[in-house]
Amino acid sequence: MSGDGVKLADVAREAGVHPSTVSRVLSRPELIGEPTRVAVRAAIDRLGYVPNRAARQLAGGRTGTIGVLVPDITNPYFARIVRSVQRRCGASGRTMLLGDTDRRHDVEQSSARALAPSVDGFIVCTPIATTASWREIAGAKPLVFVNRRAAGVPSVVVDQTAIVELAVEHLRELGHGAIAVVRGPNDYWSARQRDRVIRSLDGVTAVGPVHPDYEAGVGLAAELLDVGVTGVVAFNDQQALGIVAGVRAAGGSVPADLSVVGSDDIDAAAMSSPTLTTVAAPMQQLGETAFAALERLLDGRHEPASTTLPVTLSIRESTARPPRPTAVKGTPT
Amino acid sequence: MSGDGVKLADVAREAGVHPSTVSRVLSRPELIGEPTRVAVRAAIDRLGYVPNRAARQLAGGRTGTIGVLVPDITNPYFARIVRSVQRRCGASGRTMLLGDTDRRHDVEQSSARALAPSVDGFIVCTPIATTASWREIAGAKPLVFVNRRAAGVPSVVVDQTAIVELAVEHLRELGHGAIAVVRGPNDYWSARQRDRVIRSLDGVTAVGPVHPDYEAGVGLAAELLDVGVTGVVAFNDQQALGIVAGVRAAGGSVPADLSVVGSDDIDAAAMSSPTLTTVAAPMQQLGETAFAALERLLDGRHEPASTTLPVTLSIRESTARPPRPTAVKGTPT
DNA sequence: TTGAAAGCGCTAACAA
DNA sequence: TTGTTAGCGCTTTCAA
Repeated sequence: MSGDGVKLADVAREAGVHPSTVSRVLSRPELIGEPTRVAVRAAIDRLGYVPNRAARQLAGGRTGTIGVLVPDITNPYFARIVRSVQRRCGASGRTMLLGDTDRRHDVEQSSARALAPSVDGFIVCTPIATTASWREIAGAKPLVFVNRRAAGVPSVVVDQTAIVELAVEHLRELGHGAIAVVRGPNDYWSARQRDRVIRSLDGVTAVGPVHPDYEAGVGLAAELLDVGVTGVVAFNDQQALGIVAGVRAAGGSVPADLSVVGSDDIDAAAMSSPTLTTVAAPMQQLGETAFAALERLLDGRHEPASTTLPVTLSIRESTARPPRPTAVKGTPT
Repeated sequence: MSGDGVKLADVAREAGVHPSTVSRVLSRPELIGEPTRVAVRAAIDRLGYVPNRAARQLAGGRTGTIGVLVPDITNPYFARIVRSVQRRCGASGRTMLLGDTDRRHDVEQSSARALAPSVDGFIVCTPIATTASWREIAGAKPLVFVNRRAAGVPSVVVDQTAIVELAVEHLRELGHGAIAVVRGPNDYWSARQRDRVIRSLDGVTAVGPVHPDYEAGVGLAAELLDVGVTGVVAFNDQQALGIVAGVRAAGGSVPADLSVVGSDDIDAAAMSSPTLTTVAAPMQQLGETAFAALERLLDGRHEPASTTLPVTLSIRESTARPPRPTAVKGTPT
């Protein structure tokens, strides 16, 4: 009933067995005889017993908790990842400890260090590519990177190449010849990946690096209009939304004067006006895959696998045919 | 240096003192002599010692952790609150345990129960007003409600009366006569508060209850246009954004045909087009105040205070003068 | 001001 | 299949 002060010993007494039997019913039920197991479970329910994590951790070495590090939980991208990890945790009886580093990349490592003794492993979502001492930071704890690769560390990333290619291809199919792709901050792993793709594409202008947020997007609009491109691929949706607003502020219109493609597909992309064409990243899957990888690591199955998740183009209103057939800078359509 | 396997006993040995002395340097430094304290601190730094939470909790009874329950971390409103709580936790050396109930209000209580043994207290952010067994749920743990009042439980809420009044007043000043206010779900504490205000206002049409999300807002637009109101106060920003989209889908325009006022001021409000006039809720302050209240409770200063936080009107583009002087309510335009 | 000793609630060998 | 016996790393009386 009451449920709180109830401890394992109380359950044992209630069920008329030894405490260790109760413990086993909880952790290795297959070792316990049917009748005992049932009796113990009944006692647990009757008393509303909830195991004490601290005691469990101290005795067993495992915390039953995983740490998730994000730069900013108010960023919908990370919120979605966190939510999916949390769901998985709930389903597997684990607890999630959230470490929001408040965009201060310099505290990421100390934050991880502080969390380390309380978790079995980490899922690290941080765009910055300083892999340096991460291994050491996490202590000897298993670690999975999200959206960032590093030698010897399992990771789950979104296919950055496909993001750029899908977006550019979409614009080309609409007839755009003068296309700009916005580069992200130099220290982002994802930005570096995209840079490589951008360079490999003909007739595409790289602009930036520009910070991946709304304000930066607004500021970028004028330049884009000046440069004379008719289509642009933003680094993410927030930035894309900013570009749209900036174009409007400059007296232009999207997609009439400029087609804009975002990246990620956050909720706001479908809620904006015009709705935003964007390359959707599988954020939920990102979290789930990272969780699965970490769990595998925790189970001792050491396979530092790296997964790349595919993206899909979500065509909405922010892209259309260019105003008039554009002479391409270089190659005409 | 290494930092992880290091335990209190190691520090004691390094410093040449008894383990309990080290413990005291950490928890009640004022009881320890200057030189010893300095020596112990040095040893701690040298070894990179980080206390083991589990052991600390088991021995001391306190977890150093607070639980924060939210319905959905991807909702920017809650994300902002969580972030501010997390910041405070970091500043005071505590850890935050996030419980995302995934909008399943029926699991809130079991979720709290599961978390209870791992936390010193709770901050509960959940709009639903079933206060019933919450006290019992949290065990004997201190508890602070956010945006919901209940007898005997400290709470921090946003001034719901002011939200409606500010919004309606703003529309009136613009010259609107036919104003609708959207009601929220019946089981939301905030919705009930607003209902009281709505009833107290003359010439205001209550519509709904309507779910506070984008889709519901979209669906509401047609009805609003039919009813012939020229201004509407949505239950929150997501819903307001939906109304704007719905009006547009119906061939109308905001604010030309309908002025829309949101509530909360989430990021998307400033990023939409038109930008959204909204009554801004102090989400960060909400988190900080709740944290402060909980901390007071944890320190034994039992003062079940309830705080009401003020709101401010943020005027943007989604509101304007009505198309033409409107005859009030009942009379179509 | 510091040391000694007794647990906190649980898990995990090891027996039986 | 179940009981016994030690601790896990720390805090906290109680002494000194």
